Amino acid sequence: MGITERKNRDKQDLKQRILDAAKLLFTKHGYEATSIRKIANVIEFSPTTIYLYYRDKNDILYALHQEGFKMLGTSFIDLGKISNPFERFKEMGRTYLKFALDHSDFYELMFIMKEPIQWLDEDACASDKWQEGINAFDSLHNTIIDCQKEGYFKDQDSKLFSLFVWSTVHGLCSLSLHGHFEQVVKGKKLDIHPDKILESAFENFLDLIDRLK
Amino acid sequence: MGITERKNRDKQDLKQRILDAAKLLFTKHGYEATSIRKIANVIEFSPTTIYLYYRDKNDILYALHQEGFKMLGTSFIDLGKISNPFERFKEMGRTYLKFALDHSDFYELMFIMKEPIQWLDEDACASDKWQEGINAFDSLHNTIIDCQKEGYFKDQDSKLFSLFVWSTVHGLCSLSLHGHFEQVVKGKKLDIHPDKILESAFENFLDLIDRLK
DNA sequence: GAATCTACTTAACACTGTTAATAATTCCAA
DNA sequence: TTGGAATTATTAACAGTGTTAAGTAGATTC
Repeated sequence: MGITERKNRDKQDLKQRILDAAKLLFTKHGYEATSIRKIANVIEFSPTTIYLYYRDKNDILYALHQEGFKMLGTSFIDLGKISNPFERFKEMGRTYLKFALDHSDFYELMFIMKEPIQWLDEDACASDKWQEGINAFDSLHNTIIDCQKEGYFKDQDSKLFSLFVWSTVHGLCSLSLHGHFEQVVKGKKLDIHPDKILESAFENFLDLIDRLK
Repeated sequence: MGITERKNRDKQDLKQRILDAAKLLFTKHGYEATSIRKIANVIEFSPTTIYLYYRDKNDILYALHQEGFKMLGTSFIDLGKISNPFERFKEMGRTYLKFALDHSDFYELMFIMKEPIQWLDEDACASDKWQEGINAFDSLHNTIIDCQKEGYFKDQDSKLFSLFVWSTVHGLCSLSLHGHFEQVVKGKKLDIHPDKILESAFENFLDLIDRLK
């Protein structure tokens, strides 16, 4: 009964501690291990206490999903150093890819799963609930506009082109993470190591885009 | 107590009836409504009976996922009539898109969700468990090879190019189905109706690919 | 000191997938 | 025809899930 022991410790920042516990379970044991009761167990509180700080399980998942966007955002910071816009564009793609592979659970939460943002639709003021996602998209969009200033894909509508690039890279990540590439390539005698398919397909995509200059 | 009434009816093809019930619930009320107990309720059998015909819930989902590939396969049949390979290629994409929109729950099961094929990895002879998916990919791959014979994207590796095309179209479908396009486009004053974003982005993609001739 | 308010807990509801044990039925050989 | 085995379906239960209602200590305020 760790409850009495816990009471001797500080009781502040409980909302943050709940989120930390959720993040711990989530990163360590994946989505299915992250239940309200298990989170409660980690922070040594009753499960119902969590409902005093988060309205839903979805609310927690949404907070985690924001954490994910923070992580992606920080890994985007260094891209500002790259002055050549097309080089920045390419490196942005590689960064996105690396994030998806390194933090696949978060990627799942942010871009693949339906859960954490489906109830936002019901919400009246849900327009800015995916603001982090929109910001990430803007980073891409702005980079593409910069590329166009230097003559790249200049006959393209920048927004539709951004959607296209995002779709391709997301499709690559999503299909790869769920093992579909492995399945498809198996027995096809593709002379690429299974782990390198994603990378090869992406670099092939960059080559292809390069030709649109 | 419908059990005694049911006993007077034929008891054959129970495995199929389970699948039909699952399909009914799945198409009518979505994924979360498709529980073992609800399926059992529909066919008027005890929940545990289902385990005599399917080892898992995943096993049922996998069967449903195969049904989905059957549906996709039949909607691909008419494509054979199109002799021009590049026209066939484009129409194949539109068919894929339409399938994703018209049967979004099935699309989810076949290409987005992790569930129905994750345990296949553990299986020793899991190599051909996603055969339907591989077949679909082959249709694309063959069409692309035909296109190359006519001079389209001839400097491309056909397999990597197929992966690229699939990724793009899947990315478009996946992001669109989960409402991410809507989110991103909202407030960006894109002069396209929200429902038409997917279509526009796809046609834009086709135009772009056309230029690789 | 009594009332109120806050933070938290216990108990419970209605589900979920799944398994063990049991009953009913069918089949097949002696 | 009868008895045992095998098949088929059932009930009961386990361990888990998200979530809510009701109750209880402890601090705060009047």
